[in-house]
Amino acid sequence: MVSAIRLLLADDQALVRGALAALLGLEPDLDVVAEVGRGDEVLAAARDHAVDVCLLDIEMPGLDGIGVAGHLRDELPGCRSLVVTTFGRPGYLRRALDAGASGFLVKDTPAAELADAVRRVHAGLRVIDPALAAESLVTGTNPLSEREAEVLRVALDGAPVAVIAARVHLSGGTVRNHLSAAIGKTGTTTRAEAARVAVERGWI
Amino acid sequence: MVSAIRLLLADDQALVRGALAALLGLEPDLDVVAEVGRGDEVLAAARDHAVDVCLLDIEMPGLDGIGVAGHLRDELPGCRSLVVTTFGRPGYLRRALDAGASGFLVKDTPAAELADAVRRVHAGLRVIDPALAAESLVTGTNPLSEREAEVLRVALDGAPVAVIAARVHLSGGTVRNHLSAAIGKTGTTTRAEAARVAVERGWI
DNA sequence: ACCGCGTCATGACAGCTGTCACCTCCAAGC
DNA sequence: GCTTGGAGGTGACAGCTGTCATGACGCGGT
Repeated sequence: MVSAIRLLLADDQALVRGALAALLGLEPDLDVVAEVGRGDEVLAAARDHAVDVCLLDIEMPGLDGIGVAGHLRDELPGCRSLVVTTFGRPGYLRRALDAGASGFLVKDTPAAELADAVRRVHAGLRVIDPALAAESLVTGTNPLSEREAEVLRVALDGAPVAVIAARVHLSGGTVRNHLSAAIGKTGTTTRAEAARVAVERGWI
Repeated sequence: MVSAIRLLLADDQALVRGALAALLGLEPDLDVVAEVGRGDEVLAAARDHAVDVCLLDIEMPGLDGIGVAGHLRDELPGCRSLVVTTFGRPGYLRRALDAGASGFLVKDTPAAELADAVRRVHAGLRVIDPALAAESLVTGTNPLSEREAEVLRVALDGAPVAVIAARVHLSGGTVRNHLSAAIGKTGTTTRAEAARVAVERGWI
C-alpha cells in the first residue's frame, strides 16, 4: 500500500461516530485521523490533519453538513465530502450536490458498502444513493421562495401568525400571504401540513 | 474467559447497526450473535440465538424498542434489554424502565462507555444516562390522558379538527375539548405547539 | 419601456380554532 | 352511597386562519 486514505468523521452522536471509526478502522487502506461532533469544527480539523475525505452527517450543531461541504469546496478543494445522513430527503441530496459534495448516502446503506463508497469518492467518482436519486427526480426542485421558506421554518413550532410576524419582522398580513402561497405550492390545506411536507422533502 | 456475552443489535439503520457491531466486536468478551432492523423480529432472533443482552433502538419499524423491551421481559426473562436511542426524551426513559429495560443510553454517549454498559447490564445492574435521569425528575410524569394523547398524535401532521375527529371516531367538539385540555397541560397556546412539546417530552 | 416575479402590505370575508359552561354516563375509590 | 375523574357530547363566542383582490416597489430580462 502506498498510503492510506485519511478520513475525518463528523457526527453529533458520539456513539455513532465511535462506531463508524471502529468499522472503518477494520479496513487497512483507510485511516480515521480526526473525529468532530460539530459542523463548525470540521474545516480546521480537516486542514490540521491533511484529510482526504470527510464523512459528514447533516444534522449537527454549529453548522450543518451541507454547509460544511460548501466551505470545504471553497477552502480545501483537495478534500472531498461524503454526506452520510439519517434522512433521505430529496432536497437534501440536491443541496448537498450543489454544495460540492462528492457523495450522498443514507444510513440505511449496508455497512459493508461504506468503505467502498469512501474509496470511490477518494478516486474522484461520485457516489449517490440510487433510490434517493430516483425520488429526487420525482419530487422536483424546491418551489418555495426564500421568504416563504423562512416563514414556514418559523411556523414549524406552531406559533400563531402574530408571533411569526414579529420574529421575521413582517406584518401579519404578509406572513399570511406567504403561508398561503406555501400551502398552495405544497399541495396542502393548513400551515402545519405545509411545514411538515416541506421538511420531508428537504425544502426548508 | 468462561464464555462471551451474547449480544443482539436492533436498529433500523443498517450502517449504524454494522458500525456498532464492529465497535463491540473489538471487545473479546462480547459476541454479536444477531442483528435485526425491525422491532418485530427481535423476539424470535433473541430466542434462536440464546441472546444475553439486546441493544434496542427506539425508532424502528414494526415495533418500537420500548415495546420490544416489554415483550422480552414477558417472554425471555433471562435476556436483558439496553435501550440506546437518538432522542433523550424524559418520557422515553420512564416508559422504557416501566417496560422492564435494564439500561437506557442516548447516542451522545462516548463510544468507549458502551461495552462497559453492556457488561453492567449483563451483571444485573441498571445503567441509566445520568443527565436524562435528572431531566426526567424535572419534567415529571405524563399528565395526558389516553384519549388526549391519541388525539394529539393525530394532530401531529397538521390535520384540521374534522379530519382528526373522523380518524379517531369522535365528534368535532370532543376533539376540540381534548385538544384544549392538552394545550393546557403542556402550557402552550396552540395544538401544534402542544403536539411538539408532547413529542419532545416523550409523552406521545 | 415593458413585463414578470418576488416582496411587502391592506382590507374583507367565510370558516376554523380555542375556550368555557354545562350536560350524561361509567368505573374506581373511600 | 357518595365522590372523583375520565370519556363523550352540545352550544355559544371571540379571535385566529386561509383566501382573495388589489396595490406598490424593486430587480432582472427583452
